[in-house]
Amino acid sequence: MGTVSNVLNRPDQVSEQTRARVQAAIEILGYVRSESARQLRAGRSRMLGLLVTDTGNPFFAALARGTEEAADRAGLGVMVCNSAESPSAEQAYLSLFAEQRMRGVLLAPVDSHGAPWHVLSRQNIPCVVVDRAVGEDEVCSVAADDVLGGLLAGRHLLKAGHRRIAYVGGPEQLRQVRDRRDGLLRAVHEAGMSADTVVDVPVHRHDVRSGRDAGHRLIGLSPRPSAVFCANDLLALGIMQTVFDAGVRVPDDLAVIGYDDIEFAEACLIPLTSVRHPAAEIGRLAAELLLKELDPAPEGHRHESIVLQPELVVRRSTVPRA
Amino acid sequence: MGTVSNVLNRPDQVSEQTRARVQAAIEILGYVRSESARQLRAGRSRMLGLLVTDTGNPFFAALARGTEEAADRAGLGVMVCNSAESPSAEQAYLSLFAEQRMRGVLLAPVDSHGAPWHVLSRQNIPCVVVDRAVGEDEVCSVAADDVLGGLLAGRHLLKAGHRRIAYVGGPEQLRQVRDRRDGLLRAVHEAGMSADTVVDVPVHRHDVRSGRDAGHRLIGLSPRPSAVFCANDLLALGIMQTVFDAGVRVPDDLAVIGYDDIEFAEACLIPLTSVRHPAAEIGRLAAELLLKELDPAPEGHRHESIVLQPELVVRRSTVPRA
DNA sequence: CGCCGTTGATGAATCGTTTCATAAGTAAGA
DNA sequence: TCTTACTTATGAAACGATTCATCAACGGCG
Repeated sequence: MGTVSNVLNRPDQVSEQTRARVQAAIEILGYVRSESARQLRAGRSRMLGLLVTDTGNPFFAALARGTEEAADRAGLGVMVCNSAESPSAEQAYLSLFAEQRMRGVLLAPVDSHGAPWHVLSRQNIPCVVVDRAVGEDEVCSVAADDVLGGLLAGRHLLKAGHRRIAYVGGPEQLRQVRDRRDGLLRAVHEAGMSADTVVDVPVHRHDVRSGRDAGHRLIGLSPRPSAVFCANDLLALGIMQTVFDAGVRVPDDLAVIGYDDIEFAEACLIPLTSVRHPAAEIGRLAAELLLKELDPAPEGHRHESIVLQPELVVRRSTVPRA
Repeated sequence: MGTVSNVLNRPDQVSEQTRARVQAAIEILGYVRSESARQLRAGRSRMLGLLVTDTGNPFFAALARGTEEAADRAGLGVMVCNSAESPSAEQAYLSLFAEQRMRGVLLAPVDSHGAPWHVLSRQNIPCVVVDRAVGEDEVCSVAADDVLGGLLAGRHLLKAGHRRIAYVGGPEQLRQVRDRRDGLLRAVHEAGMSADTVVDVPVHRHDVRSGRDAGHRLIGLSPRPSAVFCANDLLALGIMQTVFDAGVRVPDDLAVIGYDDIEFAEACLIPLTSVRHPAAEIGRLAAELLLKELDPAPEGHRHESIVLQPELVVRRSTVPRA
């Protein structure tokens, strides 16, 4: 009935008496309006989709919080999904988002190949890429300068006198992983050293378990690097557990530096030097970019790429006691 | 068109030729079916709601993973929301779930008062309470035996000779917080000691920040307890950071024991003794209970309460070096 | 007394999918 | 050849909220 709809959505357009009568009926019947019917009528939902590669990573948890706050302010809900670094899961979730006619999507892509958001553009669902820089041609993005982050980490280690540095990071395709490594290499060149100062220790995933695995391989290297730079903090934590068990002292025998500066970096075995990556802010800015794209003109929108600056946070894991 | 629906949902009931024709049309038009229309027709969605008190807590992240796996196996999606320990946010999200006609809801209640799931029962949305024991009268639940957990922690500390033990935990209303404390008290009684062996250090939230705050108060106590039992690991991490900065040695000056055994307990400053709380299994079992309640008979379902056993994991934070 | 403007209530149409009853077409058996 | 059984395709109705055009009621004013 049209009047009920008015009571709920435009209470001022309806007389005091009718409103009271309708409200009473709603109470008695325990009526709860159906969001699917509203959505069907409206043609789009009141939700944003957020697809990250690892919900277990505190970095993404913080990013999600930033997104949720911004979305909440706009009266939108957020649905957080986990692609678990699997491209097929990523496609499945993006299709899900398309079927749900999400108002917009925030995506941390699994790899840098292709344009996984194409499923969304068919439905005119705007997409903002988070935590990965991409060109401005197709989508907006919010990321941090990963080359700079790698550079900061590299300079820090080189200044401390390290001459053989391991880099622990995931598959080459990930722009992020490449960029951090590139930053490290740039620092090496700055210092006038050769590129083989850097030893790669590849991993497939970016969690603590993979870190432990990498730790074992790292210990076996000969000559063993005196420092290790990890593509994220979880890897660093895993490495520290392993090398600690093997009797390798951090930072004396091995300096360790992580990336992201998650909450637990400060509390860990040896407080971890890390590159602070502003997670919540990335989430918040990305949501705001998305809202801006939604808001006024469907057309006449120019895609933006925001790049934030990372910051080195020095702790015990790279600084021997005086 | 009915035929299209058949092609998508019952491809075997339609001739090879028509199917190909329809599929081709779908490709060309870039058709994506509307989930809201499906839901409207079906009267219910294909989603489970999961409402936790802190998405930043790795314990709940693990619980969510368990839930997602089980739900995925049943072809259902999961929407994870964060009540942030706020009763009003909890009600808001439960109303949202009701409006979305969620297939079922998993709820970690903010406190033990009332029955927040009543909003759901009006819509016949089944609810399973996770990580909090409740009576079997109204809903199913999956929890761990928190009294036993507290007892294990208490025995461990008392056996090590501690005679003054701080308990750091949130508001009294939380059954969980009470139970863990009760377990501790039971251990104290077992040992033939008086109840004032236990000193309460109350906190409002269960995160690292509150832990740091509690740490400051703990240091100020006189006489200072020689051991502290925390209602969760995040509190313990916060406390360890604070007391470490203040020059208090763990475990020599202060033994610390946490609860949940999150991934980071093992990797932290001083590896943390904790009570293992099977997060992923709670999430999985709860989802399975929910699916069972959904499956066959809307009526004739008897609510179940599953209680899992916690397990003490001893690490350095309570064991001085030999 | 009649006309007009305003305010508030009503009901039909719509969104896109599924379901169900019916129709059309085909093959087999009497 | 006609009926029967069976397969496959078609079209209408329904889900529930919203929107919009229409309508009724009422007060003011000429």
